[in-house]
Amino acid sequence: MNKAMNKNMTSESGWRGSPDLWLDAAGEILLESGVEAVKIAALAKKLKLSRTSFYWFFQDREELLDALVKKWKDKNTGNLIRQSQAYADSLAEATLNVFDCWLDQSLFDSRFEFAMRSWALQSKAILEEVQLADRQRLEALCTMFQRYGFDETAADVHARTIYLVQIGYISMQTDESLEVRMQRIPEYVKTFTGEYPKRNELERFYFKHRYTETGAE
Amino acid sequence: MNKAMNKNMTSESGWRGSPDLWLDAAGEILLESGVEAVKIAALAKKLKLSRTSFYWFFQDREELLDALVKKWKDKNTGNLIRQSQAYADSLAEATLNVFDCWLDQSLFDSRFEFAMRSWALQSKAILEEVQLADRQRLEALCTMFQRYGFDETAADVHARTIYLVQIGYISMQTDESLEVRMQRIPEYVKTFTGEYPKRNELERFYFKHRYTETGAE
DNA sequence: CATTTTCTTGACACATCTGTACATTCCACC
DNA sequence: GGTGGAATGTACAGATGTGTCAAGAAAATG
Repeated sequence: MNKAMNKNMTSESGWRGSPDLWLDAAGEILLESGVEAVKIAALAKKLKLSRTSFYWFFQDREELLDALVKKWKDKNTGNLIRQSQAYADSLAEATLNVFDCWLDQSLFDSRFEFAMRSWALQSKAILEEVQLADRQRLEALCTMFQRYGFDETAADVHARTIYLVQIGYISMQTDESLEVRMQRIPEYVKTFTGEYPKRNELERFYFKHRYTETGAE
Repeated sequence: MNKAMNKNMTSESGWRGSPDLWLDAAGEILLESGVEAVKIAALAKKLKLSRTSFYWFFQDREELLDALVKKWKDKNTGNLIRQSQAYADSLAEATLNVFDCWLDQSLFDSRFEFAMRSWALQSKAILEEVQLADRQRLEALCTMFQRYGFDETAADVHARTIYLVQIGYISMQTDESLEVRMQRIPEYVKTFTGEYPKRNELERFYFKHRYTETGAE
């Protein structure tokens, strides 16, 4: 009965609470500690609100979790596919476009990604969502390689390598500095595509991610 | 007070229950559904024993979980390091030795691995265990590449690639046929090491994993 | 076969989380 | 400044989980 509402209420609209407030809090907890930790009491504490207040905005916990899944799909899968289709002069540049995702939190959230995969262990429905996402992303990457002359099987192996290494990184939950990651970039591009990025491509990439080379020329 | 015991009791010793019985059941549930699902009631149901009977063998749930972690360390990290040190005539063969882990459940349990990584999201202590394992394994792989003439940085990148692709696969929870996986093997060896495996090396590998080529010669 | 040791069980105490009912407060508007 | 609905809070009911206890059953032992 209290479902429909003008959802123009962000954090600071009419009053204290709002659906987005709860959703954001839920997101944070999910990333930090997994689905099981997304408990309404915990969110309330975080927001300094009463626990039951939650139920004004959401039917139940389920509805909140659904919203979380949608958020993940829109962001991670959406942007990864978009980046794989971005304009590029060369395969190396196309690969760097994909790498944007791994370096820009606003394009692809690694922790969110990992949290979803962990969640998939507990829920068949989520597992299916994740596997669907994997298929869609791999297909987009495969298409990208094919655009640069790879035959289907070669494109498939290369798509897998580039994607799996990243998923592996995510799964390792390493927290490396921009410095360290940037230094490995050219080598990875070479490994994944067979060619090193050109100087100007690399510089464009560095600039985009606000990285300035320190050591060697 | 009832702690010390002659641990010569396997599944079928004197009576119905035993530490290993509970531990194995816990393992299964962990792989299927994650730590949160490792509930004593669930195990009891699986074993058709009373829930409280558990407490005769284990102090509490904590002690059971600790045993689970030990099991994982011994198996996965232990064998991976062992395989990276196994005898090999060439880098390609050494790489195939490592691949043994990915194909032989008794050497390396992928689902266990994934379950641990998911668990790490919820527990700082487990996260540290997993990251320690990652360091140890990467170091072993790095040493392997160095044994075949790679300098330190090159060895590091190659070790990472071989390891991360596998962790990525695990994280994707794909369930591919032996057929499909075997067909990709030579290509992956080439990608990871720069050289294709020799014919005899490949055949030794195929035989070891009970795979007989079907299609091409 | 009686006793001891090993294991099993049901009843209980206690904690935590979810969701509902209902009273209350806060703001917008007239 | 009173009224109504949006938002919050308190109290409660129910489900589920952990762990303790003491009574008892099943092997092992002499």
